[in-house]
Amino acid sequence: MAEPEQIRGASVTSRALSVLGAFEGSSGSLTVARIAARAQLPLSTTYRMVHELEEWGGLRKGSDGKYQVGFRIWELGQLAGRRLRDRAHPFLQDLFDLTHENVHLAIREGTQSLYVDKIYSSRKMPQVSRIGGRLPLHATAVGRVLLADQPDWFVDAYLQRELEAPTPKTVTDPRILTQLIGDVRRDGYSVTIEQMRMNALSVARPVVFNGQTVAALGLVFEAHRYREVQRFMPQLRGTVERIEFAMAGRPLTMGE
Amino acid sequence: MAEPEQIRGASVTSRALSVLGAFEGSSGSLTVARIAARAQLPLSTTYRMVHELEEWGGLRKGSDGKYQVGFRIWELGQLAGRRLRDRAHPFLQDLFDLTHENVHLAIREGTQSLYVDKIYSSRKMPQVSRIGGRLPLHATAVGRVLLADQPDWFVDAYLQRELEAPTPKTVTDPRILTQLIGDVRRDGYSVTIEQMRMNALSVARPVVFNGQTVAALGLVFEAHRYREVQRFMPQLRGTVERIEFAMAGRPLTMGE
DNA sequence: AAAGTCGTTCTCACTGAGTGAGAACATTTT
DNA sequence: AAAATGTTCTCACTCAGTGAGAACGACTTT
Repeated sequence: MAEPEQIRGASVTSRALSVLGAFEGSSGSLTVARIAARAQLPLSTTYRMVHELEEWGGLRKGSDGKYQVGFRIWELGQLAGRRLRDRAHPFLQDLFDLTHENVHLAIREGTQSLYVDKIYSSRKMPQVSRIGGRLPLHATAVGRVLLADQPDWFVDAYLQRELEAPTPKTVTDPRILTQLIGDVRRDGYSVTIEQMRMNALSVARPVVFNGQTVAALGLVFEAHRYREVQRFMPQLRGTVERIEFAMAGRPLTMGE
Repeated sequence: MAEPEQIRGASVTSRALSVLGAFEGSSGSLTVARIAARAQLPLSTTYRMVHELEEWGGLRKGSDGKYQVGFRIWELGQLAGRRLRDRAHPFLQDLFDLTHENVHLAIREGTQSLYVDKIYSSRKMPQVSRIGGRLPLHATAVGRVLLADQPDWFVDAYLQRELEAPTPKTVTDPRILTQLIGDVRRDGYSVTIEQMRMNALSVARPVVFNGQTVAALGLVFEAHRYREVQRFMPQLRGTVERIEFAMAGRPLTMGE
Protein backbone atom coordinates (compact mmCIF):
# COMPACT_ATOMS: atom_id res chain seq x y z
CA MET A 1 0.00 0.00 0.00
CA ALA A 2 2.87 2.34 0.82
CA GLU A 3 5.26 3.61 -1.84
CA PRO A 4 7.01 0.77 -3.67
CA GLU A 5 10.32 2.64 -3.56
CA GLN A 6 12.51 -0.18 -2.22
CA ILE A 7 14.29 -2.13 -4.87
CA ARG A 8 12.49 -5.36 -4.03
CA GLY A 9 14.11 -8.71 -4.44
CA ALA A 10 17.55 -7.31 -3.78
CA SER A 11 19.75 -10.06 -2.44
CA VAL A 12 22.02 -9.52 0.50
CA THR A 13 25.03 -9.91 -1.73
CA SER A 14 23.76 -7.31 -4.15
CA ARG A 15 23.23 -4.92 -1.26
CA ALA A 16 26.77 -5.41 -0.07
CA LEU A 17 27.97 -4.78 -3.59
CA SER A 18 25.82 -1.65 -3.76
CA VAL A 19 27.68 -0.38 -0.74
CA LEU A 20 30.95 -0.84 -2.58
CA GLY A 21 29.41 0.60 -5.71
CA ALA A 22 28.53 3.74 -3.79
CA PHE A 23 32.19 4.67 -3.94
CA GLU A 24 32.33 4.60 -7.71
CA GLY A 25 32.56 8.13 -8.97
CA SER A 26 32.71 9.49 -5.46
CA SER A 27 35.30 11.79 -3.96
CA GLY A 28 36.81 8.83 -2.18
CA SER A 29 35.58 9.42 1.36
CA LEU A 30 31.94 8.92 2.33
CA THR A 31 29.97 8.95 5.56
CA VAL A 32 27.71 6.02 6.32
CA ALA A 33 24.72 8.24 5.68
CA ARG A 34 26.02 9.21 2.26
CA ILE A 35 26.78 5.62 1.37
CA ALA A 36 23.22 4.73 2.32
CA ALA A 37 21.86 7.48 0.11
CA ARG A 38 24.01 6.54 -2.87
CA ALA A 39 23.39 2.82 -2.50
CA GLN A 40 19.66 3.42 -1.98
CA LEU A 41 19.65 1.34 1.18
CA PRO A 42 18.17 1.90 4.63
CA LEU A 43 20.59 3.41 7.11
CA SER A 44 20.67 0.49 9.50
CA THR A 45 21.25 -2.00 6.72
CA THR A 46 24.05 0.12 5.36
CA TYR A 47 25.55 0.48 8.79
CA ARG A 48 25.68 -3.28 9.26
CA MET A 49 27.22 -3.91 5.88
CA VAL A 50 29.76 -1.16 6.13
CA HIS A 51 30.99 -2.74 9.34
CA GLU A 52 31.23 -6.17 7.85
CA LEU A 53 33.12 -4.81 4.89
CA GLU A 54 35.36 -2.87 7.22
CA GLU A 55 36.17 -5.94 9.26
CA TRP A 56 37.12 -7.80 6.12
CA GLY A 57 39.31 -5.00 4.88
CA GLY A 58 37.18 -3.90 1.98
CA LEU A 59 36.51 -0.55 3.57
CA ARG A 60 38.63 1.57 5.82
CA LYS A 61 37.52 4.16 8.34
CA GLY A 62 39.54 7.34 7.94
CA SER A 63 40.64 9.56 10.79
CA ASP A 64 37.73 11.88 9.93
CA GLY A 65 35.27 9.06 10.48
CA LYS A 66 34.46 8.77 6.81
CA TYR A 67 34.92 5.52 4.96
CA GLN A 68 37.18 4.81 2.03
CA VAL A 69 37.81 1.81 -0.16
CA GLY A 70 40.34 -0.40 1.60
CA PHE A 71 43.58 -1.84 0.36
CA ARG A 72 42.25 -5.34 0.35
CA ILE A 73 40.06 -4.38 -2.59
CA TRP A 74 43.05 -2.76 -4.22
CA GLU A 75 45.08 -5.92 -3.78
CA LEU A 76 42.30 -8.07 -5.15
CA GLY A 77 41.96 -5.74 -8.09
CA GLN A 78 45.58 -6.28 -8.95
CA LEU A 79 44.58 -9.80 -9.94
CA ALA A 80 42.22 -8.53 -12.65
CA GLY A 81 43.76 -8.61 -16.09
CA ARG A 82 47.14 -9.16 -14.56
CA ARG A 83 48.53 -11.05 -17.49
CA LEU A 84 48.07 -8.11 -19.84
CA ARG A 85 49.30 -5.51 -17.39
CA ASP A 86 52.31 -7.47 -16.21
CA ARG A 87 53.47 -8.44 -19.65
CA ALA A 88 52.92 -5.05 -21.21
CA HIS A 89 54.15 -2.75 -18.47
CA PRO A 90 57.93 -3.02 -18.95
CA PHE A 91 57.55 -2.13 -22.60
CA LEU A 92 55.35 0.84 -21.86
CA GLN A 93 58.14 2.03 -19.62
CA ASP A 94 60.68 1.47 -22.42
CA LEU A 95 58.50 3.48 -24.77
CA PHE A 96 58.29 6.28 -22.25
CA ASP A 97 62.07 6.23 -21.83
CA LEU A 98 62.38 6.60 -25.57
CA THR A 99 59.79 9.29 -26.12
CA HIS A 100 59.06 10.91 -22.77
CA GLU A 101 55.47 11.32 -23.89
CA ASN A 102 52.44 10.05 -22.02
CA VAL A 103 51.97 6.36 -22.72
CA HIS A 104 48.58 4.62 -22.28
CA LEU A 105 47.27 1.13 -22.31
CA ALA A 106 43.50 0.77 -22.51
CA ILE A 107 40.95 -1.98 -22.95
CA ARG A 108 37.31 -1.80 -23.95
CA GLU A 109 34.70 -2.14 -21.22
CA GLY A 110 31.25 -1.80 -22.69
CA THR A 111 31.02 1.46 -24.58
CA GLN A 112 34.05 3.04 -23.00
CA SER A 113 37.78 2.62 -22.94
CA LEU A 114 39.24 1.75 -19.57
CA TYR A 115 42.78 2.91 -18.91
CA VAL A 116 44.59 -0.02 -17.32
CA ASP A 117 48.09 1.41 -17.33
CA LYS A 118 49.74 4.70 -17.96
CA ILE A 119 53.22 6.16 -17.79
CA TYR A 120 53.79 9.82 -17.12
CA SER A 121 56.15 11.99 -15.13
CA SER A 122 55.73 15.30 -13.38
CA ARG A 123 56.47 17.19 -16.60
CA LYS A 124 53.25 16.26 -18.35
CA MET A 125 50.43 16.82 -16.00
CA PRO A 126 47.25 18.17 -17.51
CA GLN A 127 45.63 14.92 -18.50
CA VAL A 128 42.13 13.72 -19.07
CA SER A 129 42.79 10.02 -18.75
CA ARG A 130 43.85 8.42 -15.49
CA ILE A 131 44.61 4.86 -14.49
CA GLY A 132 41.30 3.24 -13.70
CA GLY A 133 39.47 5.99 -15.55
CA ARG A 134 37.12 5.69 -18.51
CA LEU A 135 36.67 7.73 -21.65
CA PRO A 136 34.29 7.45 -24.60
CA LEU A 137 35.41 5.30 -27.50
CA HIS A 138 34.99 7.84 -30.29
CA ALA A 139 37.06 10.71 -28.94
CA THR A 140 40.50 9.22 -28.34
CA ALA A 141 42.93 7.28 -30.50
CA VAL A 142 42.94 4.25 -28.20
CA GLY A 143 39.16 4.35 -28.12
CA ARG A 144 38.85 4.35 -31.90
CA VAL A 145 41.29 1.48 -32.18
CA LEU A 146 39.20 -0.52 -29.72
CA LEU A 147 36.00 0.43 -31.50
CA ALA A 148 37.45 -0.51 -34.87
CA ASP A 149 37.97 -4.05 -33.63
CA GLN A 150 34.26 -4.49 -32.93
CA PRO A 151 31.85 -5.90 -35.50
CA ASP A 152 29.85 -3.47 -37.63
CA TRP A 153 26.63 -3.95 -35.69
CA PHE A 154 28.40 -2.82 -32.53
CA VAL A 155 30.02 0.18 -34.18
CA ASP A 156 26.74 1.23 -35.77
CA ALA A 157 24.85 0.90 -32.51
CA TYR A 158 27.53 2.86 -30.70
CA LEU A 159 27.52 5.69 -33.21
CA GLN A 160 23.72 5.87 -33.18
CA ARG A 161 23.68 7.08 -29.61
CA GLU A 162 24.09 10.66 -28.49
CA LEU A 163 27.85 11.14 -28.62
CA GLU A 164 29.71 13.40 -26.21
CA ALA A 165 31.76 16.25 -27.60
CA PRO A 166 34.39 17.20 -25.01
CA THR A 167 35.88 19.82 -27.37
CA PRO A 168 34.42 21.95 -30.17
CA LYS A 169 36.44 19.88 -32.61
CA THR A 170 35.18 16.48 -31.49
CA VAL A 171 33.68 14.56 -34.40
CA THR A 172 30.25 13.19 -33.51
CA ASP A 173 28.73 12.76 -36.97
CA PRO A 174 28.10 9.00 -37.36
CA ARG A 175 28.84 9.09 -41.09
CA ILE A 176 32.26 10.70 -40.68
CA LEU A 177 33.09 8.46 -37.73
CA THR A 178 32.16 5.35 -39.70
CA GLN A 179 34.57 6.53 -42.35
CA LEU A 180 37.29 7.14 -39.76
CA ILE A 181 36.78 3.72 -38.18
CA GLY A 182 37.21 2.26 -41.66
CA ASP A 183 40.51 4.09 -41.95
CA VAL A 184 41.67 2.65 -38.64
CA ARG A 185 40.80 -0.84 -39.81
CA ARG A 186 42.71 -0.32 -43.04
CA ASP A 187 45.76 1.41 -41.58
CA GLY A 188 46.05 -0.44 -38.29
CA TYR A 189 46.45 2.73 -36.29
CA SER A 190 44.53 5.84 -35.28
CA VAL A 191 45.49 9.49 -34.89
CA THR A 192 43.12 11.94 -33.23
CA ILE A 193 43.65 15.68 -32.85
CA GLU A 194 41.91 17.76 -30.21
CA GLN A 195 39.05 15.28 -29.90
CA MET A 196 39.22 14.92 -26.15
CA ARG A 197 41.09 18.03 -25.10
CA MET A 198 42.27 21.09 -26.98
CA ASN A 199 45.96 21.09 -27.83
CA ALA A 200 46.19 17.32 -27.36
CA LEU A 201 46.97 14.77 -30.02
CA SER A 202 46.91 11.01 -29.64
CA VAL A 203 48.17 8.06 -31.65
CA ALA A 204 47.30 4.44 -30.96
CA ARG A 205 47.69 0.90 -32.25
CA PRO A 206 45.91 -2.31 -31.29
CA VAL A 207 47.61 -5.03 -29.27
CA VAL A 208 46.58 -8.33 -30.80
CA PHE A 209 46.64 -11.66 -28.98
CA ASN A 210 45.22 -14.92 -30.24
CA GLY A 211 43.81 -13.09 -33.23
CA GLN A 212 41.86 -10.50 -31.31
CA THR A 213 42.50 -6.99 -30.09
CA VAL A 214 42.95 -7.24 -26.36
CA ALA A 215 44.05 -3.66 -25.77
CA ALA A 216 45.22 -0.45 -27.41
CA LEU A 217 48.56 1.22 -26.88
CA GLY A 218 48.65 4.98 -27.24
CA LEU A 219 50.83 8.06 -27.05
CA VAL A 220 49.53 11.52 -26.23
CA PHE A 221 51.32 14.83 -26.73
CA GLU A 222 50.72 18.43 -27.75
CA ALA A 223 48.71 18.95 -30.92
CA HIS A 224 51.07 21.52 -32.40
CA ARG A 225 53.77 18.84 -32.61
CA TYR A 226 51.72 16.86 -35.11
CA ARG A 227 54.72 16.55 -37.43
CA GLU A 228 56.39 14.27 -34.89
CA VAL A 229 53.74 11.60 -35.34
CA GLN A 230 55.96 10.22 -38.10
CA ARG A 231 58.81 9.86 -35.68
CA PHE A 232 56.77 8.03 -33.07
CA MET A 233 54.98 5.57 -35.31
CA PRO A 234 57.83 3.06 -35.63
CA GLN A 235 58.48 3.19 -31.90
CA LEU A 236 54.83 2.63 -31.15
CA ARG A 237 54.72 -0.24 -33.59
CA GLY A 238 57.86 -1.80 -32.16
CA THR A 239 56.51 -1.60 -28.64
CA VAL A 240 53.27 -3.26 -29.67
CA GLU A 241 55.21 -6.08 -31.27
CA ARG A 242 57.25 -6.63 -28.14
CA ILE A 243 54.12 -6.70 -26.02
CA GLU A 244 52.46 -9.19 -28.33
CA PHE A 245 55.52 -11.39 -28.21
CA ALA A 246 55.64 -11.21 -24.43
CA MET A 247 51.94 -12.04 -24.19
CA ALA A 248 52.53 -15.26 -26.09
CA GLY A 249 55.35 -16.31 -23.75
CA ARG A 250 55.34 -19.06 -21.15
CA PRO A 251 52.58 -18.83 -18.57
CA LEU A 252 54.83 -17.73 -15.70
CA THR A 253 53.11 -19.71 -12.98
CA MET A 254 52.93 -18.66 -9.38
CA GLY A 255 51.28 -20.00 -6.21
CA GLU A 256 48.47 -22.60 -6.30
CA MET B 1 25.89 -34.55 16.25
CA ALA B 2 27.62 -34.58 12.88
CA GLU B 3 31.01 -32.95 12.37
CA PRO B 4 30.95 -29.24 13.25
CA GLU B 5 32.99 -28.40 10.15
CA GLN B 6 30.88 -25.51 8.86
CA ILE B 7 32.04 -22.12 10.00
CA ARG B 8 28.82 -21.37 11.84
CA GLY B 9 27.44 -17.90 12.14
CA ALA B 10 28.94 -16.84 8.85
CA SER B 11 26.92 -14.00 7.41
CA VAL B 12 25.93 -13.90 3.79
CA THR B 13 28.18 -10.95 3.24
CA SER B 14 31.14 -12.70 4.76
CA ARG B 15 30.49 -15.66 2.49
CA ALA B 16 30.45 -13.46 -0.55
CA LEU B 17 33.70 -11.91 0.59
CA SER B 18 35.15 -15.37 1.12
CA VAL B 19 34.46 -16.08 -2.50
CA LEU B 20 36.47 -13.03 -3.47
CA GLY B 21 39.09 -13.93 -0.92
CA ALA B 22 39.51 -17.30 -2.58
CA PHE B 23 41.35 -15.53 -5.37
CA GLU B 24 43.97 -14.10 -3.06
CA GLY B 25 47.19 -15.95 -3.62
CA SER B 26 45.69 -17.99 -6.42
CA SER B 27 46.93 -18.39 -9.94
CA GLY B 28 44.26 -15.99 -11.13
CA SER B 29 41.78 -18.42 -12.68
CA LEU B 30 39.65 -20.75 -10.59
CA THR B 31 36.79 -23.15 -11.26
CA VAL B 32 33.65 -22.86 -9.16
CA ALA B 33 34.59 -26.07 -7.41
CA ARG B 34 38.02 -24.74 -6.51
CA ILE B 35 36.57 -21.49 -5.27
CA ALA B 36 34.21 -23.49 -3.07
CA ALA B 37 37.09 -25.50 -1.66
CA ARG B 38 39.24 -22.46 -0.97
CA ALA B 39 36.39 -20.42 0.51
CA GLN B 40 35.24 -23.41 2.58
CA LEU B 41 31.70 -23.08 1.30
CA PRO B 42 29.20 -25.61 -0.05
CA LEU B 43 29.20 -25.91 -3.79
CA SER B 44 25.68 -24.69 -4.34
CA THR B 45 26.19 -21.66 -2.16
CA THR B 46 29.39 -20.84 -3.98
CA TYR B 47 27.70 -21.29 -7.31
CA ARG B 48 24.99 -18.80 -6.41
CA MET B 49 27.42 -16.21 -5.14
CA VAL B 50 29.81 -16.56 -8.02
CA HIS B 51 26.96 -15.78 -10.35
CA GLU B 52 25.86 -12.77 -8.41
CA LEU B 53 29.39 -11.47 -8.33
CA GLU B 54 29.72 -12.16 -12.02
CA GLU B 55 26.57 -10.22 -12.82
CA TRP B 56 27.85 -7.27 -10.86
CA GLY B 57 31.21 -7.35 -12.58
CA GLY B 58 33.28 -8.47 -9.64
CA LEU B 59 34.10 -11.75 -11.32
CA ARG B 60 34.57 -12.60 -14.96
CA LYS B 61 34.14 -15.95 -16.64
CA GLY B 62 37.08 -16.71 -18.87
CA SER B 63 36.87 -18.51 -22.20
CA ASP B 64 38.04 -21.66 -20.42
CA GLY B 65 35.06 -21.51 -18.08
CA LYS B 66 37.21 -20.57 -15.11
CA TYR B 67 36.55 -17.41 -13.17
CA GLN B 68 38.85 -14.46 -12.65
CA VAL B 69 38.65 -11.25 -10.70
CA GLY B 70 36.81 -8.70 -12.82
CA PHE B 71 37.75 -5.21 -13.80
CA ARG B 72 35.09 -3.66 -11.66
CA ILE B 73 37.06 -4.73 -8.61
CA TRP B 74 40.18 -3.36 -10.21
CA GLU B 75 38.47 -0.04 -10.83
CA LEU B 76 37.16 0.12 -7.29
CA GLY B 77 40.59 -0.71 -6.00
CA GLN B 78 42.00 2.31 -7.78
CA LEU B 79 40.09 4.40 -5.25
CA ALA B 80 42.05 2.93 -2.33
CA GLY B 81 44.88 5.13 -1.19
CA ARG B 82 44.54 7.18 -4.30
CA ARG B 83 45.78 10.36 -2.75
CA LEU B 84 49.16 8.86 -1.95
CA ARG B 85 49.53 7.06 -5.24
CA ASP B 86 48.41 9.95 -7.40
CA ARG B 87 50.53 12.51 -5.67
CA ALA B 88 53.62 10.37 -5.47
CA HIS B 89 53.61 8.67 -8.84
CA PRO B 90 54.96 11.46 -11.07
CA PHE B 91 57.95 11.85 -8.78
CA LEU B 92 58.66 8.14 -8.75
CA GLN B 93 58.78 8.39 -12.51
CA ASP B 94 61.15 11.35 -12.29
CA LEU B 95 63.40 9.37 -9.98
CA PHE B 96 63.39 6.47 -12.38
CA ASP B 97 64.28 8.80 -15.25
CA LEU B 98 67.21 10.01 -13.21
CA THR B 99 68.50 6.68 -11.98
CA HIS B 100 67.00 3.97 -14.16
CA GLU B 101 66.89 1.74 -11.10
CA ASN B 102 63.79 0.02 -9.76
CA VAL B 103 61.74 2.47 -7.73
CA HIS B 104 59.23 1.32 -5.08
CA LEU B 105 56.57 2.86 -2.97
CA ALA B 106 55.29 0.73 -0.10
CA ILE B 107 53.01 1.11 2.88
CA ARG B 108 52.66 -1.03 5.97
CA GLU B 109 49.72 -3.41 6.17
CA GLY B 110 49.85 -5.38 9.38
CA THR B 111 53.19 -7.12 9.61
CA GLN B 112 54.07 -6.77 5.96
CA SER B 113 54.96 -4.09 3.50
CA LEU B 114 52.52 -3.69 0.63
CA TYR B 115 53.94 -2.40 -2.63
CA VAL B 116 51.53 0.23 -3.89
CA ASP B 117 53.58 1.53 -6.80
CA LYS B 118 56.65 0.55 -8.65
CA ILE B 119 58.59 1.76 -11.67
CA TYR B 120 60.66 -0.60 -13.74
CA SER B 121 61.45 -1.23 -17.37
CA SER B 122 62.26 -4.36 -19.33
CA ARG B 123 65.94 -4.08 -18.42
CA LYS B 124 65.53 -4.91 -14.76
CA MET B 125 63.36 -7.94 -14.51
CA PRO B 126 64.28 -10.42 -11.80
CA GLN B 127 62.33 -8.91 -8.95
CA VAL B 128 60.82 -10.15 -5.76
CA SER B 129 58.43 -7.30 -5.17
CA ARG B 130 55.46 -6.64 -7.42
CA ILE B 131 52.73 -4.04 -7.38
CA GLY B 132 50.07 -5.35 -5.03
CA GLY B 133 52.56 -7.79 -3.52
CA ARG B 134 53.64 -8.10 0.09
CA LEU B 135 57.02 -8.74 1.69
CA PRO B 136 58.12 -9.09 5.33
CA LEU B 137 59.11 -5.91 7.13
CA HIS B 138 62.54 -6.98 8.33
CA ALA B 139 64.12 -8.05 5.05
CA THR B 140 63.83 -5.00 2.81
CA ALA B 141 64.86 -1.39 3.16
CA VAL B 142 61.31 -0.09 2.72
CA GLY B 143 60.12 -2.63 5.25
CA ARG B 144 62.63 -1.55 7.87
CA VAL B 145 61.74 2.08 7.33
CA LEU B 146 58.09 1.26 7.90
CA LEU B 147 58.91 -0.86 10.92
CA ALA B 148 61.10 1.87 12.41
CA ASP B 149 58.13 4.20 12.45
CA GLN B 150 56.17 1.86 14.70
CA PRO B 151 56.27 2.12 18.51
CA ASP B 152 58.69 -0.11 20.41
CA TRP B 153 56.00 -2.53 21.55
CA PHE B 154 55.09 -3.22 17.93
CA VAL B 155 58.70 -3.67 16.84
CA ASP B 156 59.43 -5.96 19.77
CA ALA B 157 56.36 -8.07 19.13
CA TYR B 158 57.23 -8.27 15.44
CA LEU B 159 60.80 -9.37 16.09
CA GLN B 160 59.68 -11.96 18.63
CA ARG B 161 57.98 -14.01 15.97
CA GLU B 162 59.64 -16.57 13.76
CA LEU B 163 61.25 -14.41 11.06
CA GLU B 164 61.61 -15.56 7.48
CA ALA B 165 65.08 -15.71 5.97
CA PRO B 166 64.74 -15.52 2.19
CA THR B 167 68.53 -15.55 1.76
CA PRO B 168 71.40 -17.02 3.83
CA LYS B 169 72.40 -13.46 4.69
CA THR B 170 69.01 -12.35 6.02
CA VAL B 171 69.32 -11.02 9.56
CA THR B 172 66.72 -12.61 11.82
CA ASP B 173 68.35 -12.13 15.22
CA PRO B 174 65.99 -9.83 17.19
CA ARG B 175 68.87 -8.16 19.03
CA ILE B 176 70.70 -7.17 15.87
CA LEU B 177 67.50 -6.11 14.18
CA THR B 178 66.53 -3.92 17.13
CA GLN B 179 69.92 -2.26 16.74
CA LEU B 180 69.38 -1.81 12.99
CA ILE B 181 65.92 -0.33 13.51
CA GLY B 182 67.51 2.11 15.93
CA ASP B 183 69.96 3.10 13.21
CA VAL B 184 67.10 3.70 10.79
CA ARG B 185 65.37 5.93 13.32
CA ARG B 186 68.56 7.90 13.89
CA ASP B 187 69.66 8.20 10.25
CA GLY B 188 66.28 8.56 8.60
CA TYR B 189 67.07 5.96 5.96
CA SER B 190 67.76 2.26 5.59
CA VAL B 191 70.15 0.26 3.43
CA THR B 192 69.83 -3.51 3.17
CA ILE B 193 72.14 -5.85 1.30
CA GLU B 194 71.11 -9.29 0.10
CA GLN B 195 68.38 -9.55 2.73
CA MET B 196 65.58 -10.46 0.36
CA ARG B 197 67.46 -11.74 -2.66
CA MET B 198 71.13 -12.43 -3.33
CA ASN B 199 72.89 -9.75 -5.34
CA ALA B 200 70.20 -7.19 -4.51
CA LEU B 201 70.64 -4.03 -2.49
CA SER B 202 67.94 -1.64 -1.42
CA VAL B 203 67.83 1.87 0.00
CA ALA B 204 64.74 3.55 1.40
CA ARG B 205 63.47 6.66 3.15
CA PRO B 206 60.17 7.36 4.87
CA VAL B 207 57.54 9.64 3.33
CA VAL B 208 56.14 11.75 6.15
CA PHE B 209 52.76 13.43 6.08
CA ASN B 210 51.08 15.18 8.98
CA GLY B 211 53.86 14.01 11.23
CA GLN B 212 53.59 10.34 10.47
CA THR B 213 55.23 7.94 8.06
CA VAL B 214 52.61 7.15 5.45
CA ALA B 215 54.86 5.22 3.09
CA ALA B 216 58.44 4.34 2.24
CA LEU B 217 60.21 5.18 -0.99
CA GLY B 218 62.92 2.80 -2.09
CA LEU B 219 65.48 2.05 -4.77
CA VAL B 220 66.75 -1.43 -5.57
CA PHE B 221 69.80 -2.37 -7.62
CA GLU B 222 72.64 -4.88 -7.77
CA ALA B 223 74.53 -5.47 -4.55
CA HIS B 224 77.97 -5.17 -6.12
CA ARG B 225 77.23 -1.54 -6.95
CA TYR B 226 77.02 -0.66 -3.26
CA ARG B 227 79.39 2.29 -3.75
CA GLU B 228 76.69 4.06 -5.73
CA VAL B 229 74.43 4.32 -2.72
CA GLN B 230 76.16 7.63 -2.03
CA ARG B 231 75.17 8.91 -5.40
CA PHE B 232 71.52 7.94 -5.04
CA MET B 233 70.91 9.21 -1.54
CA PRO B 234 70.42 12.90 -2.45
CA GLN B 235 68.14 11.96 -5.33
CA LEU B 236 66.08 9.72 -3.08
CA ARG B 237 65.89 12.45 -0.47
CA GLY B 238 64.90 15.07 -3.03
CA THR B 239 62.15 12.86 -4.39
CA VAL B 240 60.75 12.24 -0.93
CA GLU B 241 60.67 15.97 -0.30
CA ARG B 242 58.80 16.60 -3.52
CA ILE B 243 56.27 13.89 -2.67
CA GLU B 244 55.75 15.31 0.78
CA PHE B 245 55.22 18.75 -0.66
CA ALA B 246 52.75 17.43 -3.20
CA MET B 247 50.84 15.51 -0.52
CA ALA B 248 50.28 18.74 1.37
CA GLY B 249 48.87 20.50 -1.70
CA ARG B 250 45.27 21.47 -2.42
CA PRO B 251 42.78 18.62 -2.20
CA LEU B 252 42.19 18.35 -5.95
CA THR B 253 38.48 17.66 -5.83
CA MET B 254 36.64 15.59 -8.38
CA GLY B 255 33.07 14.35 -8.86
CA GLU B 256 30.49 14.40 -6.01
C1' DA C 1 22.54 27.92 26.22
C1' DA C 2 18.88 26.23 23.88
C1' DA C 3 17.23 24.47 19.64
C1' DG C 4 18.20 22.52 15.33
C1' DT C 5 20.80 19.66 12.08
C1' DC C 6 23.29 15.80 10.76
C1' DG C 7 25.49 11.60 11.56
C1' DT C 8 26.27 7.26 14.23
C1' DT C 9 25.23 3.19 16.86
C1' DC C 10 22.30 -0.37 18.35
C1' DT C 11 17.94 -3.03 19.68
C1' DC C 12 14.32 -6.25 18.65
C1' DA C 13 10.28 -8.74 16.87
C1' DC C 14 9.12 -10.33 12.29
C1' DT C 15 9.70 -12.87 8.06
C1' DG C 16 11.38 -13.93 3.54
C1' DA C 17 15.81 -14.55 1.63
C1' DG C 18 19.46 -17.78 1.90
C1' DT C 19 20.50 -22.48 2.54
C1' DG C 20 22.78 -26.88 0.97
C1' DA C 21 21.88 -31.87 0.05
C1' DG C 22 21.31 -34.02 -3.82
C1' DA C 23 19.73 -35.05 -8.59
C1' DA C 24 20.77 -34.51 -13.41
C1' DC C 25 23.80 -33.41 -16.79
C1' DA C 26 28.28 -32.06 -19.18
C1' DT C 27 33.11 -32.57 -19.88
C1' DT C 28 37.48 -34.42 -19.39
C1' DT C 29 40.59 -38.16 -18.01
C1' DT C 30 41.96 -42.93 -17.63
C1' DA D 1 33.17 -47.14 -21.61
C1' DA D 2 33.92 -46.36 -17.01
C1' DA D 3 35.46 -43.04 -13.62
C1' DA D 4 36.38 -38.67 -12.06
C1' DT D 5 35.54 -33.97 -11.94
C1' DG D 6 32.92 -29.98 -12.63
C1' DT D 7 28.42 -27.39 -13.50
C1' DT D 8 23.70 -26.15 -13.03
C1' DC D 9 19.48 -26.09 -10.66
C1' DT D 10 15.48 -27.50 -7.53
C1' DC D 11 12.98 -27.28 -3.24
C1' DA D 12 11.35 -27.57 1.58
C1' DC D 13 13.17 -25.67 5.84
C1' DT D 14 14.72 -22.21 8.92
C1' DC D 15 17.93 -18.93 10.49
C1' DA D 16 20.08 -14.88 9.19
C1' DG D 17 18.86 -10.38 7.57
C1' DT D 18 15.68 -6.72 8.09
C1' DG D 19 14.67 -1.71 8.99
C1' DA D 20 11.84 1.43 11.90
C1' DG D 21 12.99 3.89 15.48
C1' DA D 22 15.18 5.19 19.87
C1' DA D 23 19.21 7.13 22.04
C1' DC D 24 23.17 9.57 21.69
C1' DG D 25 27.12 12.56 20.12
C1' DA D 26 29.05 16.35 17.60
C1' DC D 27 28.55 20.08 15.29
C1' DT D 28 26.33 24.74 13.79
C1' DT D 29 22.79 28.33 14.13
C1' DT D 30 19.95 31.65 16.62
